[in-house]
Amino acid sequence: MAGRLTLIYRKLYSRFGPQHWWPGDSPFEVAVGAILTQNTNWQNVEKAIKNLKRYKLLNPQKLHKLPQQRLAFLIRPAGYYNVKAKRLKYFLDFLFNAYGGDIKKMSRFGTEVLRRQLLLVNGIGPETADSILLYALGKPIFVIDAYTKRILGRHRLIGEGATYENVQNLFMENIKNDVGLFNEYHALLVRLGKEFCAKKKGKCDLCPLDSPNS
DNA sequence: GACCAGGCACATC
DNA sequence: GATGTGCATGGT
Repeated sequence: MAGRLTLIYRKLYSRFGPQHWWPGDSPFEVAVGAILTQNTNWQNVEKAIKNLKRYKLLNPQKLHKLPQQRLAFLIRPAGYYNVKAKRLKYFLDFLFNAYGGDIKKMSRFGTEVLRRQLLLVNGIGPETADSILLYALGKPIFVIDAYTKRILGRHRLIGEGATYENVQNLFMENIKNDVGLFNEYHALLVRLGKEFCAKKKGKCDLCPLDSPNS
């Protein structure tokens, strides 16, 4: 499996090149984006983030103080805006209660501790927690998303009932434990998924992973 | 107009 | 523990 996953990474990297993830100017922006992008197209998230930036609200202090209703209105383009405004508020409460509103202070703690804490926040599930850990805090954890499961499923690398943790372990036990690799690999899987693996199609359309080499 | 998008919580059985 | 449902905008 190790060789298979490494080969897939090489194919993706040579096909698409570096993806420069996560798009965002600060760890806090990355964390906010991680919540906003839940089941949502990134283009819509960008509109929501742009709204927050327009009013210079994209920092922990301002967002913490901002009324939830107003926050919901500003993030409207990202969809599920009432739910997400609530979730952002829960995350901010956590950030201030545990770390004084300073996301850099989180980095001092270990991956497992932080992951457990994040999963206790209402609105933060495994993918959002891991996205924050990897892309905002630079912690070595592999992010699993719908694309990743779909791609691995179609290539028969995982079974139907594979859980989030199953898939995550598959990667983390079989490829080098490296933040840069985890970052790029997941970004490349999303890139592949967006371009070639629509949800309804039975298999990837002209999937580059099926090509004989390179 | 239907389908989809970088999930998650909660209700119900 | 598995399965179903609500949440919502904007692009194709």
